[in-house]
Amino acid sequence: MTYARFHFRTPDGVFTAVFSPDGLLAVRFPPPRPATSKASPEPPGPAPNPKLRGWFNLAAKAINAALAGRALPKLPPLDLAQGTEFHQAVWRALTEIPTGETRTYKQIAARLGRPKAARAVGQACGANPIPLLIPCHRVVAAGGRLGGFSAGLAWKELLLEREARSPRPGHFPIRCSRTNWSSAP
DNA sequence: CCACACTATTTAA
DNA sequence: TTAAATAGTGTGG
Repeated sequence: MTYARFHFRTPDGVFTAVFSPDGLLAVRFPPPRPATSKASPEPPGPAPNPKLRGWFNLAAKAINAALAGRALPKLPPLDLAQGTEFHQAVWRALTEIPTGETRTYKQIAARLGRPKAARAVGQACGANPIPLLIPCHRVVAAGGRLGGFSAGLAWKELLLEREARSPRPGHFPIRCSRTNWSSAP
């Protein structure tokens, strides 16, 4: 199995996308610290083939849109094989939440025909390997509480706020630029 | 298998 | 604010 990592520089920090041969495997949020200093420079990986280049571009646009609070454009194929059947069912349900809207953990559970599995839904959200693009930040707790977020609640609040105020055709020009390739996961 | 101990929950007391 | 209920998953025997 060969992986490719793709780093996106944004005003919100450096995001990383990890690809398997089957598609997008994971999205990582910027490290808590502003990624200072002397981490060993990434060993450059093999030049990406056209298929990977296409995936990279799709991921870049999607991350760009997500950070702007806009609806997501076409995504690259997602490699969800690491998740259980239940997890994948939850993740698929999350992709059906429209931009700017939210659902509760319980609502997602009900959608899956398991009205009492709210807590398990939360667990599946926490296991979501592709936050931001699989919009687990749109899942909140009942009673208007925020719930949790694997990358930190500040991100969840930020994303929800941007989506909520995202003007119709509104633009929020955030640029992503390719910074580097590598071959390790 | 079985038993527990975890959860980004929810509801009732 | 606390406690109990509840489902899925990982771990240890």
